[in-house]
Amino acid sequence: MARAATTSDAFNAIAEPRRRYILNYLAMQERSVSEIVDAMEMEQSSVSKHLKVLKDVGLVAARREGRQMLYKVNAMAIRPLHEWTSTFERLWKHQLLRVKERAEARNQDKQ
Amino acid sequence: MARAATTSDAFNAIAEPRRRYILNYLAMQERSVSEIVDAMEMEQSSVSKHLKVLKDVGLVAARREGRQMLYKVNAMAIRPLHEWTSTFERLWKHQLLRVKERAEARNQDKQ
DNA sequence: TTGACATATTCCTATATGAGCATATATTGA
DNA sequence: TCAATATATGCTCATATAGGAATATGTCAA
Repeated sequence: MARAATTSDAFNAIAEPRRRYILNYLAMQERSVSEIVDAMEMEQSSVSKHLKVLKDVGLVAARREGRQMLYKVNAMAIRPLHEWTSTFERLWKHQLLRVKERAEARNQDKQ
Repeated sequence: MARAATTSDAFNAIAEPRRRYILNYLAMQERSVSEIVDAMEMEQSSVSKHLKVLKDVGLVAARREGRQMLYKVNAMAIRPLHEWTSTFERLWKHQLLRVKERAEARNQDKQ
């Protein structure tokens, strides 16, 4: 079996750095395709394809305005990713705490 | 150009559902490969390969104990993912607020 | 209706899987 | 040293890209 489709879920969709870049760019405000093309240094066809992937998994929404298509982030679709990573938050905080404790112990030794 | 390597970064590594499953399983405690194989319904070779990917991007750490290899999550490597998703938190909170406001407006109309 | 602009889609190619199976490597105990 | 246990790696195949170029589709203005 090959790798899962990029459109299978948000996790796959954001695996591509350029798609994360697009999402970051759209986080500021709604943008047309050509604005995105200008912001990234990419072919228009590539940008459109990435936008399609993002749209298929619900990470962006689009609306037509005249000849342009305006895309914006659908932040709600990012929530599941945030929640999944949050389940590990307790672990890295614990890890950071231990790092800090060791540092303090070293300082104690010096005195 | 083909898709980025799964080992290119944590984002690509966690795109695979089975690897997220492994991380979830390891979040509870350190486990041997055979324990993971039993927990997931997968071939041992597949599990070892997924573990290699996770290890290459630093998402897990391994140590040998006799004939076994014990794997554990390196939660710190998940932090960048958490932080990236956090940049959109403001947006979805705003979105949720608007949903709530509309619901309240509808209730007002009924009265 | 027609030309121009803005996007989307198709075609082609090189590449990277992920699964299963077979085999190699590492470690322990007799 | 040798057999058994625990993992890792190599090989093959089917599949899914991601980018570039060319082309199709959609929309507006005259």
